[in-house]
Amino acid sequence: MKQTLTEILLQALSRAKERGELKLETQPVITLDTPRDKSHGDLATTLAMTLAKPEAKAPRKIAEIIVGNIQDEDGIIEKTEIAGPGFINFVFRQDRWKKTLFEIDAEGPAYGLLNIGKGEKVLIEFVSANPTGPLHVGHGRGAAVGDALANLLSAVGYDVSREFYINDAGRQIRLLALSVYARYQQSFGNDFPFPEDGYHGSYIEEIAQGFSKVHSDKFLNVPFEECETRFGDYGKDAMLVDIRTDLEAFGVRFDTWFSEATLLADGSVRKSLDELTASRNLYEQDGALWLRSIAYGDDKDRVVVKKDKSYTYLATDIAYHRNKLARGFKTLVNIWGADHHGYIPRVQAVIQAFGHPKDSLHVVLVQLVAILRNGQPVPMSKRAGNFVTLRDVIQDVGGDAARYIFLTRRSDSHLDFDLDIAKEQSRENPVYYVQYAHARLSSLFREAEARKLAVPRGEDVDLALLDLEEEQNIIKMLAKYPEVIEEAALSYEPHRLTFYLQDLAGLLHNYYFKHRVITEDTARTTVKLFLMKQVKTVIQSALKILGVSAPERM
RNA sequence: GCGCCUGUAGCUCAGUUGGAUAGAGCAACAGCCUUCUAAGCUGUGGGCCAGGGGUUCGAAUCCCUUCAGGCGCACCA
Repeated sequence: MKQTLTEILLQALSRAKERGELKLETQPVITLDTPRDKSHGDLATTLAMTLAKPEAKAPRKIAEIIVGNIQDEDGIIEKTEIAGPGFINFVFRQDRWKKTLFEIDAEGPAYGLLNIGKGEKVLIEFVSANPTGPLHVGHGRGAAVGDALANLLSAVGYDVSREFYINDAGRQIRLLALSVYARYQQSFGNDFPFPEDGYHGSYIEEIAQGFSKVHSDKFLNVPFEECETRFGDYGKDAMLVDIRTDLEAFGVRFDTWFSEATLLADGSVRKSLDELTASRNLYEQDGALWLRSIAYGDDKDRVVVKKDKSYTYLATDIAYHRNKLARGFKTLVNIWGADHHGYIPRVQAVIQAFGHPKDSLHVVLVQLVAILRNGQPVPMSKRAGNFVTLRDVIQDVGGDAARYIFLTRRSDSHLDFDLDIAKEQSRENPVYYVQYAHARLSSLFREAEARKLAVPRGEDVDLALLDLEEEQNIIKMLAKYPEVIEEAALSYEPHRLTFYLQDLAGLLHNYYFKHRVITEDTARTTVKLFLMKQVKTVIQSALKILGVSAPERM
C-alpha cells in the first residue's frame, strides 16, 4: 500500500517537473507515515514541507501542485487532503484495504514474509557464554533477542545461521580445570586448597562427582599440571551439555558451535596474522605485535601478540572473524553484553583490515539484567557461584513469559527483572494478553466447527459486510504487519514486533467483547470468521518469530 | 580524566528515524459475565519528555552544555 502510493507520488512529481511547476533539482525521498490521529487519514506525507526550502515556495502551495498532478489510475485513493502547515493526507478506498484479507488468506503463514535479503547469508552469533558455569538471566536475554532477530532476518529473506562461539581456550578453562580438580581432591578427603579466583558454584562439585564416577581415584596422585586438560575438557564438556540443555528448554537451537580452541590448533590464528602482516595491518613495537586499528577508527592500536609471544584474545577473534567472512557471510551480527561495547571498534577494524566494509559487522548490545528479589537487587558473581540461572527463571515464570519480558524492551535499555513480580503477576503478564487472544480465536473456531460452520475461504465471503469501525481498524492493523516485520528486521529491533502484537491483540479483545462473530446471520458470520481467521494467522506468525508459543487453549 | 549507553505518568517501558493534541501495561479508583474463554472489556485520574541553550515552518527525537545512573577505558578473557 505504501509502495503503490509512493509510486503515484513519484509520478506526480515528475509530471509537475515536466510542466515546470516544480524545479526538483534533487530527487526528494518520499516518506509516508501512518498518522497518530485517524482523522488525518491512512497515510500522510511531509513531502511538501521538505520541498519548501529548495523550491522557495510555501509548503501548502507545493502540496497543491503535487495533489493537482496525482493520477490515481487504479482508483485506490478515496480522498486527498492538504492539512496543517503542508501535510498531504491520504484516505484509501475501503475495498483496497479489504484486499489485504484476501492476501493473508492466500499466503497463510507466508503473509508478511519479504525477500529483502535475497538469500544473502547472514551469521548471527549470540549467547557465546563461557563454558565455565551455567547460563544466567543475562544470557537468557541475549538468547531471546538473538533468536528472535534470527527469525526476523529469515522472515525478510536472509539465509540465517545461528552460531555459538565457545571460549574454550585461555585462562578461564585452566581455572575451571583447577576448580574441578580441587573439588575432586576434596571429595576424597584431601585437604587441597581451593583456588581463590576459582569457580565457587556448587555445580563444580557436581562435575567433580561426575568425574570421579568415570575415573574413580585414578587421578588422586597425579599433579594438576599433568592432568589439567583431562579436568578442563571434562568440565567444559559437562558445562556445554548443560548450556545446550538450557537453551533447548528455552527454545533456542544453534546451527553451529564454533570452538575457539580449533582456531589455535589448526593454525588459523597464525595464518590470519601472517595475512595481516603481509597487508601491513600489523606492525612490531616494544617486542609485541600490534594491529593498526587507529587507521580504521579505533582510538588506539591493539596488541595481538604479547611480548612473551602468547596471543591476546583479539588474536583469536581476528582468526574467528576471518573465518566467518571466509564462509561467505556477507553480514555478521554479534549479540554482545553491553559491557563489551568498548570492543566494537576493534573488531570493526579487523573486518576492515580484511577488506570488508565496516558495517558488514553489526553489533547488537544487550544490557545486562539486574535481578530483583523483594525489591532488592540480587548480587551476581559467577566466581562466587551466586547468581540466578536461566534455568531457575524458566522454572519460575516459564519460558514464554521470560522470552516476552526480554523482548518487550529495547535491547540496549537497562532491564530490572523482578522475580517476585514476574511470578506474582504471571497471570497478568503481557504475554498472556497476546496468547489469550490466540486462544480465544482458537476457541471461536472450535465453536464454529461444533455448529458445522466451515472455515470460510476467499471465494465465499462478501467483504462489503465488514462495515464496523472495529473491523476497519483490525484490517488496517493487519495490513501494517509486513511493514513492521521489515522495520524490526532492518533496524535489528525485535521488540517492535511485541508492541505490534500487543496492539493487534488489543483490537481483537475489544472487538470480541463488543460484537459476536457467530450469529444467525450466515453471511455476516462467514465474513467475520474470515476476518478472524486472518487475525489468527498473523498472531501465530508474529508469535512464532518471537519464539513464543501460540496456545489453542488457556 | 576520556568514551559508550540511559534519563518520558507513582512503577516498568514504547514513541513510526524531525511531524499534527506525547502513548501502552502495571498500580489506584468506578463500572461490565444467562450469549463464541472475564488471563477479557469500558471509563477516570495521572506529564516542565532530567535542567538549560541552540538548529527550523516544526524537537521527546538533531547539535552544544550541565546534572544523575549504568558500563567500558589491559601486552585479561
